[in-house]
Amino acid sequence: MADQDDAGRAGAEFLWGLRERPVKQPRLALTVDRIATAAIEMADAEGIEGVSMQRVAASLDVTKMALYRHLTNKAELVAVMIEMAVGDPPDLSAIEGGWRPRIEHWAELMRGTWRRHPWLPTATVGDRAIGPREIGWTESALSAFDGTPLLGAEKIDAVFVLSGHIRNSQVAALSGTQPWTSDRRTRGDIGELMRRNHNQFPHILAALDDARNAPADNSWAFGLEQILRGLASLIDERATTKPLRRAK
Amino acid sequence: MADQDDAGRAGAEFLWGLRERPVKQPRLALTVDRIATAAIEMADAEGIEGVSMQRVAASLDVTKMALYRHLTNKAELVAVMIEMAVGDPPDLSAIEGGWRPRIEHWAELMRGTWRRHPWLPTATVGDRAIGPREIGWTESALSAFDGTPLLGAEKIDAVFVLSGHIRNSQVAALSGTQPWTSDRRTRGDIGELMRRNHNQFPHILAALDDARNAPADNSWAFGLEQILRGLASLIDERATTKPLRRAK
DNA sequence: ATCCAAAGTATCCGGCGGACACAAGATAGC
DNA sequence: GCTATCTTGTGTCCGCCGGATACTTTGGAT
Repeated sequence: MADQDDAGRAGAEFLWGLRERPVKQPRLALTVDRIATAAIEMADAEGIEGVSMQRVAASLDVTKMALYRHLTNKAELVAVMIEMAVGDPPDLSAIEGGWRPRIEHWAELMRGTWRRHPWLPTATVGDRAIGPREIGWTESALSAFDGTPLLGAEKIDAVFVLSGHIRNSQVAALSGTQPWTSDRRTRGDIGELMRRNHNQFPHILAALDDARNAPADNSWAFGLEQILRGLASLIDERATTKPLRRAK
Repeated sequence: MADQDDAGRAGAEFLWGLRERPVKQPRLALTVDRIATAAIEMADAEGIEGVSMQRVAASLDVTKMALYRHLTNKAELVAVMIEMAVGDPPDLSAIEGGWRPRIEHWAELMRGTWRRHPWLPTATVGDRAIGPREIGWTESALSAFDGTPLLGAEKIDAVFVLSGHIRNSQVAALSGTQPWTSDRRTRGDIGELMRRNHNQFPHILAALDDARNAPADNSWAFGLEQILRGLASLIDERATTKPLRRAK
């Protein structure tokens, strides 16, 4: 940072043991990748709202305006973060057993990724640029339905509802939304308030009571199961000439 | 606003035609309701990110700090906005025909509300306070499953996946997420980019091609249908002693 | 008429995204 | 080897944000 005006002084200080190593440690170059990596690390740890240009820059020992040499604005940083965080989409072609194991595998992988980066649901709302890897996940999911009798639009809609369930499970996990399905602390608070007005919420309280001994948080698996059941029913209906008794 | 120290002067100015009407137009009192109503109007028109304390205050002809006499902070304003925007939950008890028409009715009402206030998905992420009317919508949905053999936890999870689909449809509608399902403009842009790398996205392009003559945006109805099919299948399975051939 | 609590205002703060002008270091041409 | 240019990072400034604090105004109750 300063190595010219104190060139002479630096030598003296070094000789007299005032400094152990020459100042000029290489200082790796600033790149979009390094910036985004630092920002992702910050977002993973503190949430996306804690990520500001200033703080990212500081974590890289650089002024905030230096970032603008590599990114045109903050939206672009977020877009790059997303693209980097979602990672490369999986190849499902090796998975045997038809569409269901394939899409289940895909869903678990995607859920894992989103859980590793809990800020993704927040960052992916609103109008924004979408990168090729993100699209690649959709491509990957569509491939799971190869060989099914679903129409193109139906495959897309199926992937949509599945992605939505993943996003939504993550939204619920990091928030007070649907708190009774997530953590005990919040559940206690809201539960208390509901119990105080118990006559207003009889069904919720009855359901919670009934659920007391159920597995802690099954909403992810339950929702996934129902969506896949629905798809299975549609696919079967399409596949057989004489349709199954249609689900009422 | 000022009517004591310039009482005499005011009369003179009025007599001499310097002021057309007495200053003291009633100036309706500031209330939480008026504030939230103004903020909702702004959010509906410009999105939640356009809502700032300053702008809300200005639209009420008041300084921003006046709002803090009625609300402790912005999060509270947003919470009140949400509670007001979602409105009173519906009473489904009059709907005949079992759980399915009831929950379908509920879903359409909820979707309508969320469409009228497109900022709701954005405002309802993250840890936050939840009000009684919002909970009331869950209560209402749960009542739709009265008489079904679902367990309490399952009813809650069913409502969760349905709410999620509503939220997610709205997220998609206002954004570039899953753009091929929403508006033509974005679809054109992304479509162009995908076509340029057509070998990377064969399934998407094939599906879009196949979907060219399909109804414009069916993702809401399709997802809802699959979820309900899944639930129907589970309910039937529970209801009959000899289980149906289980969906593969 | 006076006092007082409630409601609204004025001013200030740190942090935000970002525009713009500038400085220093690398690099290329001669 | 010297100089001009181009790249990369810096310093300063702006308007807007949410919010703390101290103030003035105002409408009633006494």
